[in-house]
Amino acid sequence: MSTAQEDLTGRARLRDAAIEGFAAHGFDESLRAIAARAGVSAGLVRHHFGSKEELRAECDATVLERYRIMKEDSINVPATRVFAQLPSSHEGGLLMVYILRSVQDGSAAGRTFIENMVAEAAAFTADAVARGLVVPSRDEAARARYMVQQSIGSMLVNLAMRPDVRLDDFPAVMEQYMAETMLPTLELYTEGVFTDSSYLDQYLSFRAANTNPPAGRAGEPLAR
Amino acid sequence: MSTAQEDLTGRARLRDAAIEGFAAHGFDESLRAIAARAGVSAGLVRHHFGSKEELRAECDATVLERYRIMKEDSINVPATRVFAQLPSSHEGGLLMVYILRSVQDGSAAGRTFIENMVAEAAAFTADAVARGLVVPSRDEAARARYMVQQSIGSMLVNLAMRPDVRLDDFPAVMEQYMAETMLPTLELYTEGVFTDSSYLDQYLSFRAANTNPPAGRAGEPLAR
DNA sequence: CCAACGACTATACACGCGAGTAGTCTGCTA
DNA sequence: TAGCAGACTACTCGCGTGTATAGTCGTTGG
Repeated sequence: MSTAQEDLTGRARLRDAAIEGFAAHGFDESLRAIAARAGVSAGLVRHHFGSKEELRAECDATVLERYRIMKEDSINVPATRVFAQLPSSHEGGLLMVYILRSVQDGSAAGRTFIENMVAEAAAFTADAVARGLVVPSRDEAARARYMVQQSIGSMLVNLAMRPDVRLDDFPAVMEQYMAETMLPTLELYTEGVFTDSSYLDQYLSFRAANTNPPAGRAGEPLAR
Repeated sequence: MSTAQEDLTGRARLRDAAIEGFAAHGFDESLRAIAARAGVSAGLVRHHFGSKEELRAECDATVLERYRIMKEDSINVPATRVFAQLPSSHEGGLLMVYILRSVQDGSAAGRTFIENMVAEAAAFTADAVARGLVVPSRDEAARARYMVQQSIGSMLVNLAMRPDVRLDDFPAVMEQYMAETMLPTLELYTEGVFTDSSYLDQYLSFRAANTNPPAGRAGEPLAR
């Protein structure tokens, strides 16, 4: 958003074109391709940003900020479920893919995003546990991290397995993904997969036996 | 393995070096870096394989075959849990990372591997359900695919978030990952996260109402 | 013994990349 | 109206890449 005046300039168009290009084809997208998408010369990137790295840094910051805004706009949506709402719009889908690319790429922006998600998930889960909607965990922090990794990772694999990402119909792709995974997700979250707790009990007793000071209490998390 | 005689040749060393290089630094690893790792000249790649693409194809086939062998060697291990056993050895960890890189890269090998895993998970789950160890799902195929995507995706995110992959101590990294995720996994699989089935019930009734011919039966999977 | 073959190296080529330079055009301001 | 600052382009450079060619060395079979 920011000033509408600024958004007409080549700088903003270049930035947006870079976000689209990075999301569509990954961060190996060349400056020339980005410039062509923006309808300007490649040298303009240097003029405005200095280097590809700084261009990307601005894209990262922009996407993270827009994600934050979009998240705040749709308040009271579970952190783990934000992704179910996000890609409904073209803008949301674009942010979504960009973020997934960042995680796939292993960049700092990806790490930042994951950490944000983990913090959100932890806060939301704590509230849900307090309200009696979610069962408590023996290690809430580990569960929040684990569930974020699974959610993001699942979408990432699904994205990576598609030969080409059509940014246009990404909402449709996302909708299909949701249709495929909603039932297994709800089943797993509601009913689990094991019929009894023998596996969990085994692990808990094993872990209790191997804790450095076997102080008896089993609910203590392992060292991180 | 194969013939020990063949494994002494530069071709095999080149292939193994490529597998290591691809696993450690991704498939952008240059031919010169691979050749240096193998202790040979870069031109030898062309002499033996013709092109980088064909070298990678042979790496893919080799890794998939070695994975298959390693899997058959450790029989009666749950398909979804194979990964808990795999990276205990250096060889297993190497295969593991290579496969994750393939998925991350979106290559055909990655797709093949995912499909293999899905088929294995489906077969294993069917058996476990029949033996009363695992609760049945309303869509077994969707659950198998979902759980594989989650398991692989979770490890992929974990891998991507690490700045550098030290192949040497990958078993240690993997062990740490397991230590972090084992408890949340078992908790989720045993106890779920929701305290009641209202979310699932809502979705089921919603889906039943929106099925093309509302034939009453709710357990039918959606169109894939 | 020697000729032929295959493993292997050194060097070169063409290409695409990010980055750098010089210069043009445009719009605002004094 | 003069001039100046900034947006923008065309062109160039060095580098690393995959690929291609020519040639060397050791081994092996007739």
